[in-house]
Amino acid sequence: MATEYAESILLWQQTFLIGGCLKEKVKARSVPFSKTRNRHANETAEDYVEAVAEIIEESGECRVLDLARHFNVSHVTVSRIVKRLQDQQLLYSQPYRPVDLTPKGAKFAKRVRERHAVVLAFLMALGVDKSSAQIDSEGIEHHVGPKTLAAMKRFLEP
Amino acid sequence: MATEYAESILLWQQTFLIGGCLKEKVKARSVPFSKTRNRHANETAEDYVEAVAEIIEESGECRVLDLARHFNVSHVTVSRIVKRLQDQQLLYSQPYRPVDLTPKGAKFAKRVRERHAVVLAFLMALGVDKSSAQIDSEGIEHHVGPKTLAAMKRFLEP
DNA sequence: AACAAAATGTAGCATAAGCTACGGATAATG
DNA sequence: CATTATCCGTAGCTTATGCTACATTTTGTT
Repeated sequence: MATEYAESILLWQQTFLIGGCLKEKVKARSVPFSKTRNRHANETAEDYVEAVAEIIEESGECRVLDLARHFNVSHVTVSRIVKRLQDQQLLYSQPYRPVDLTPKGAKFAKRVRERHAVVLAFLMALGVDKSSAQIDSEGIEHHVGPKTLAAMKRFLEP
Repeated sequence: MATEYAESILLWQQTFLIGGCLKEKVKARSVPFSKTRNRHANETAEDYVEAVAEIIEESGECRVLDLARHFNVSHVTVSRIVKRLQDQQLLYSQPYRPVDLTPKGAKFAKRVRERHAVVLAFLMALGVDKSSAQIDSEGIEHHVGPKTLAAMKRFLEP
């Protein structure tokens, strides 16, 4: 199934991104990274899981419209993506109900947020103004592998 | 036209990415950055223009199949993207002929390659091994704004 | 020149992410 | 409790990126 393949990529990515912290075994397909479409879908998963965690932390619950406003897209777009992330067992949602993280999603969100925080702090420590650092870190974070992340941490805590 | 809008976004991005080096005037639409689809299309433009420049430099000409092998996608995918970049006047191509950069594309490629080189050198200077730095820099480069780029340069040449 | 091989193009399908328009469900308010 | 406003789902369209299968053009060999 296509979904199964996407799932595989997702897990592969998770393992990559968070330095092998998740324990789930994944058969590494040889070429996932050259497939832009899947890579982008995965960045979306990271962004959404991160946003859900933040919004819940800030306001207690996360509605579809909160996400729509957060990403500046229509609620329809959010709806569809939430559905996919639910299939991937990262999010939990019921019709007309707030969105929540599954345990797997919460674990994923934790790592994504930590990595994001490191990248943001790193850029500011580099001398980038806060506003630029915030914008750039949101794009950069998805591409920071374990080695680069470790190097950023070393830079921050010498 | 949709094409016109995409063009506008492209130019907006160019201005952003290379720190306003291109002189072309662009009416800044208010929300382009939240529109993931256009942003991704633009990263693709950057990747392709960069690759075309490199391949021509290395082997004298750039065929569709060279790009297909470079990105590890089918020639069909390349074909369609080349067509779009030709519409955007970044590439020049004729049926069954090698692909070439337009003057606009060459200018764009120059900036993209310079930025990529800075990001790569920066990561290695940070202590990231070459292999990881190569992989990560290809993802990161698209999200490095002028301020971050300047900070990386300062780090490299104190 | 003819044939085979390689390169490219075209048709048609899938998935991801964007939208508007419309309808149904929930919540707030008189 | 009824009404209104807000929230959310569904239908259906678009563009971008992937694919396979097949057609066509160019190139290389005999």
